[in-house]
Amino acid sequence: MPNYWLIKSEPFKYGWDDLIAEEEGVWDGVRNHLAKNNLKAMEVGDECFFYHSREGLEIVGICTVSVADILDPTDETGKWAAVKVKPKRKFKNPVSLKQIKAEPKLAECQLVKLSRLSVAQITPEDWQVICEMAEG
DNA sequence: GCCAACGTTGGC
DNA sequence: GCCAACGTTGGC
Repeated sequence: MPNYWLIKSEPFKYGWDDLIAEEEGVWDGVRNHLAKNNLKAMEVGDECFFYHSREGLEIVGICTVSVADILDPTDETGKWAAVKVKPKRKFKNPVSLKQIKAEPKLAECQLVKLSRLSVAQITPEDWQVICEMAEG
């Protein structure tokens, strides 16, 4: 069973459409230790919600980890990690932060609790709930 | 554009 | 090792 994650990106910097255009994107730029730990725990085949932060504020689709635990190419110190992801599918109905906050089942998830964390863990239960909101 | 939350840095 | 000051992120 794959692990589930949520990765944030600012759409004006690197959005879902950019990932589609590239077919495989390097997800880098993490400078937070908890986020880095999450990144390093990712394995090939894990699934990630792709969330648009600052603008949009919604989960727009699902991507799959294609390469795990590489060095962040934007980091000169070599201390930070990155992964490569491939788009899997776009949600029919993107799930907004508002909807997530309005759903009691999701009140404890890292996305809500730790709003500044750019790589969050998602439990299988929460994954299911969000998928149903997007596609159910 | 503002501000709250959080992480990091540096003086002591 | 504590904590105030500062910088950054991200929701509003």
